[in-house]
Amino acid sequence: MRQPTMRDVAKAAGVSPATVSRVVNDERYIRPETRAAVERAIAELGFHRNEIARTLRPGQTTNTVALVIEDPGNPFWSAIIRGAEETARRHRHLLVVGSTGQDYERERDLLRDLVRRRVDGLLVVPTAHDHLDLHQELTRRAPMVFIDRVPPGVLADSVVLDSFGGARRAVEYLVSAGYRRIAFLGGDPAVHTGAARQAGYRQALTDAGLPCDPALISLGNHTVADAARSATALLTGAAPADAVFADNNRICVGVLHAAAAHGSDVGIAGFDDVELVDLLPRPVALITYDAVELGRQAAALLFDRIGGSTADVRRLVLPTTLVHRGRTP
Amino acid sequence: MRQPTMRDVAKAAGVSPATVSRVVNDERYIRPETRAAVERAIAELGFHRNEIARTLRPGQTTNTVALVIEDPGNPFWSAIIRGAEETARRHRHLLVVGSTGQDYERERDLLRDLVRRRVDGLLVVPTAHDHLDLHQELTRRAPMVFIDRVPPGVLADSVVLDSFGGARRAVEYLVSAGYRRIAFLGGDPAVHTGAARQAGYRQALTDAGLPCDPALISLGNHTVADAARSATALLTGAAPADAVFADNNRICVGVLHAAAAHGSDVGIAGFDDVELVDLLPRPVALITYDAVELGRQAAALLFDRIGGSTADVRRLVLPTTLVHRGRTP
DNA sequence: AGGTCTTCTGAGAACGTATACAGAGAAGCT
DNA sequence: AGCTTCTCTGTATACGTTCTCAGAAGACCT
Repeated sequence: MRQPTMRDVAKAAGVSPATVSRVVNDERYIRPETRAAVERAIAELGFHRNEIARTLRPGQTTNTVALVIEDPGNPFWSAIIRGAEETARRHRHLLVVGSTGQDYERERDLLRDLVRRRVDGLLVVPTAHDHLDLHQELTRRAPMVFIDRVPPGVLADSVVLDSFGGARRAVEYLVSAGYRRIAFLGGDPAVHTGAARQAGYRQALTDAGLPCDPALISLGNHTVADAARSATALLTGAAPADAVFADNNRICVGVLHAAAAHGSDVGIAGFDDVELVDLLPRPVALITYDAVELGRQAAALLFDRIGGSTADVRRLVLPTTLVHRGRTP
Repeated sequence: MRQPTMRDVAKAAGVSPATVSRVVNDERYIRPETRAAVERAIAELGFHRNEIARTLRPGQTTNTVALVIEDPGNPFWSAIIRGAEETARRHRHLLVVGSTGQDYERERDLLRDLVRRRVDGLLVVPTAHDHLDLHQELTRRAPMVFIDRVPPGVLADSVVLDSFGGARRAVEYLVSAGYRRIAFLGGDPAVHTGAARQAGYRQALTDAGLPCDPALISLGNHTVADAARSATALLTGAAPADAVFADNNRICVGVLHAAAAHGSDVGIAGFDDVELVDLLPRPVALITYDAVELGRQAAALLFDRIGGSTADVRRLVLPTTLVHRGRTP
């Protein structure tokens, strides 16, 4: 099952390997008959040039960039895949996608593997950890751009959302709508965006002169089911919440399920857009943004570095918008 | 910005490149002090073995598989990415993701590029075209498994959904619920699944003794907006439809929007699951299945071939389930 | 006729790694 | 002492490609 090489083609066409290379690369100075003979041999053997071997030559690149995310199945991350893939394609690069599942060891092994495979650059959604040296060491070997979260102390470009501002605005809205006991449903507390959104939540409450009741804060909700359970608990306790702010799209869906079962008039706001929320028979406030653009921008920064840019470290913050989805029943 | 090589490490440690290779590969017969010296040099230089060069050695593989899909942003395809990536990771392979955007030229260029890069195998959602030789020629170079659609005449494994049966069951349900003028909203008519689902739709109508009114069939709806427009037209014409079967998740969302604006009691069924449909204030029948499993199964077949299996061509058909989502208001 | 320029092709050396082979030293045996 | 075996390391080559160099043959000039 060995693949034919230029040597094989050369033998079949009765020329030297160098001539085959010249034909494949469409160089000048080749006799038309020679070219025809080589092309015939290529077609007959089904030859495809080995790009691996080609990459080995000095100064060559792999024309590959990698995207390391948490879970390619979640619509938030898949939108980023789409933006990154689109931009990579426009730069004639392929995209490798790897997932971390929020596990540091997986992230570390994946990044090392990608560097060893000599990808031209890395788009990384870092997991929550305190290994300060991992990214710092690897970014010496390949340019790296962080998406959505920025590990502290690493000198690399990044594109993030305005988590603090978005969360603050959402909670401000809930306050203005008359809600007073607003709960915060979050995911992994070690993830930076979660912390920033919680800070925005607190800021809005403080600004409104409302207390921050720790009993109204639930963290560690990783799945839709987790969030639904936590939301049910918050809405049915002794001192129940009258509104909920959801940290992300998974949690928001869980909250919506819980609220539908619960039935009462609970205020709901959430970070991330969620499809079909606009057709639900209840109002929902969402903090939205262009997730595909997030992937595009990150890839654009990366290709700028791959192209040799030595500009100062850039930190893009994409704006968010508060939208009112859903209908009053 | 040249990366350090084994030669550099060897020079720094005062040994030969062969010894460095032996340390990196953790072979026997190395003096502890030699090993320590080499490892120190590796750490100092930040050396990472070049896997590209390693792959060049005879008998080596790239440990990479590719997934070629239509659009990584659509939840259907992103679920497949997830299943494929998961399986690839379990086999210690990386996953390259490329998109075709339903364009034959892009598919062709992408597949050729991937073969040239010597991926170990290809998971392909083929675009609709009649170039019978493309896949046939490339699968000689790398094992290929088709997902969701099977190009006619190609000898390769495939995993598809029971499109005919699923569509038939959905329409049978609409008939049993009392609907008589059931529309079919489809996407690209050249895509095989669309044809199969339309066939299932027709079969159900015929079995029920209902006519197949061509005016109730709308094709070429590629986006949510397309589908919403077409659905509105079908529901508000002179001889309006009283129910709609949606070919896929994008179209179903469009239909739901149109129906919400329209307001009346229109029956809705669709292929693919859609998140939050269960919370909508109207009943919706959906043909569901495990999309992640689709990606997993396809990857499993591929790795079986990569492992050397020469079994007959396999054609897996994943079952679908009719579920009743949404609530009667 | 002699020179330069252009066109065409082949030989051979890299790129970074793995490995077959060889050889050296030490240890263990008779 | 002489032999084998084990441990450790270096030399050299190959993987498939590109590219430099060199050379041959013809065209075009003076």
